[in-house]
Amino acid sequence: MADAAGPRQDEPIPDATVARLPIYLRGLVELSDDGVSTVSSVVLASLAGVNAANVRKDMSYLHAHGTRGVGYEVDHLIGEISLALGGGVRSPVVIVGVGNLGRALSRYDGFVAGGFPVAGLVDADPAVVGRKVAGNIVRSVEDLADLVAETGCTVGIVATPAAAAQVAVDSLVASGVSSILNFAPTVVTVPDRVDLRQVDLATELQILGYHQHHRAVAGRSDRATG
Amino acid sequence: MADAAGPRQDEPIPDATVARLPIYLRGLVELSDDGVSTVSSVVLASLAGVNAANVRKDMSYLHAHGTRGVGYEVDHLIGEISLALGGGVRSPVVIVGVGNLGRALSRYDGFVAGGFPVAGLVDADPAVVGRKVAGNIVRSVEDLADLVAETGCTVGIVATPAAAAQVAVDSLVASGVSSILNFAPTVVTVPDRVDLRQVDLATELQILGYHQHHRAVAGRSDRATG
DNA sequence: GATGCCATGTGAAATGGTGCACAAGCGCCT
DNA sequence: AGGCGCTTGTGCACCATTTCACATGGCATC
Repeated sequence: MADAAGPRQDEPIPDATVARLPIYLRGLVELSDDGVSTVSSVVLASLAGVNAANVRKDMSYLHAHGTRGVGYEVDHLIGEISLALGGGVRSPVVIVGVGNLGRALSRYDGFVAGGFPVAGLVDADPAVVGRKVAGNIVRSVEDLADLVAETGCTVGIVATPAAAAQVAVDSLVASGVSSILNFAPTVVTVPDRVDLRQVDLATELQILGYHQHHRAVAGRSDRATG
Repeated sequence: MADAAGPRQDEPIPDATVARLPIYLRGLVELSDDGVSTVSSVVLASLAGVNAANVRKDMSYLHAHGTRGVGYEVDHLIGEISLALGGGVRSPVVIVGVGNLGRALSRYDGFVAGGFPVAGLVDADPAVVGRKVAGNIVRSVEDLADLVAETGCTVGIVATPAAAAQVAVDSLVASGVSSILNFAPTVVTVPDRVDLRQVDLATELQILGYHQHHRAVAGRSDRATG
């Protein structure tokens, strides 16, 4: 009986798998909306752009078993993945930094749809504090701890300039937030108990730039040697 | 003498290394601004948040040798990394989709600073076409090929809703763009010759959600078993 | 000029992830 | 009831990446 509820989530799921779960989930929800009730690993793989064996292995980590000869039950998979990805709990987020990016993020539908409603916005600039953005009044960064406490936020999004990012992160950590998504183009540090992910827009372009440049150089070299 | 210019870029740099180069570059530029002329792998590693041996191996892929007992020359490293990341060539980008996110991206300083000036914006919505956003007149998505040809864009950014993303990507590919950064929350496909990177904001939060949930479950289980 | 210190550069082991290939199992059709 | 075709679940080998550990070699000091 302790068995029934307990050991499901105990074994950790590999990071690479976790990163794919939201992709699977999107594809599955789409299938469900289309009235599809069953899906094979091959189909789900093509929807997610990965290998079919990879899908099967990922599902085995979730203990989301399918039926041999048939496939996986779509709704069941949706349930299992949702459960793994936070148990369907809606985690409100607070956005620090209401510049261009912060405003865009506060209006981004995908957050709400994904179970992460924006509970509040804060900024350090007094000129911005008090203004209403996407239905939220911007509050002072000094109210951050209060805001987090009031709304029960556990996730913080940092959309400040690079120079302010570490301070923003520290404030979030001090306020009790345990997960942080950092959009500022700088390396920030957090205590071990806090989970940090970095999204770096300029970096992504630079990586693309490398491949472009490298293709060009390789092409030239091909012509030279071939 | 053919040796001097040629074979530097021939051996491919591992993807994991390429992904770190922009991070190193940021740290190095900061050091250079502070008047620091020499840096050890240990210091650079702490700036980038990685292991020092990793830094040294990464630099060896670039043939950016340091001096034993001393470290690496900051300006030299900046030059080598910039060279690897596209040779200092400025690649203008075109943004498809001028919604909340597209507008924010078009105003994002980091792109210009990183050598990726926004050369144009396009949208499918006639209500948006013709409006001026961040100094650019929004043009129709039908003009995309012309715009790419005029400006010599090689990079496209997709900031459309999910439903329009594949069409946007196809248009970019048809227009001759060879690198695409997709912000739409959906899996898109491109020909092999085109390089695609996916940035998925909601997915990032869901990954954070997994870890948060998992920590909570592990904590409960700790109390139960310990 | 020799010696000691220090940081690089790299071989090799450990780690983590991917994909193949195949056995096992389920349902359908005869 | 039996056989067949389809799909899951997984052992295994391969590959990329990380990390350790140490030999190598330059610089400064004496």
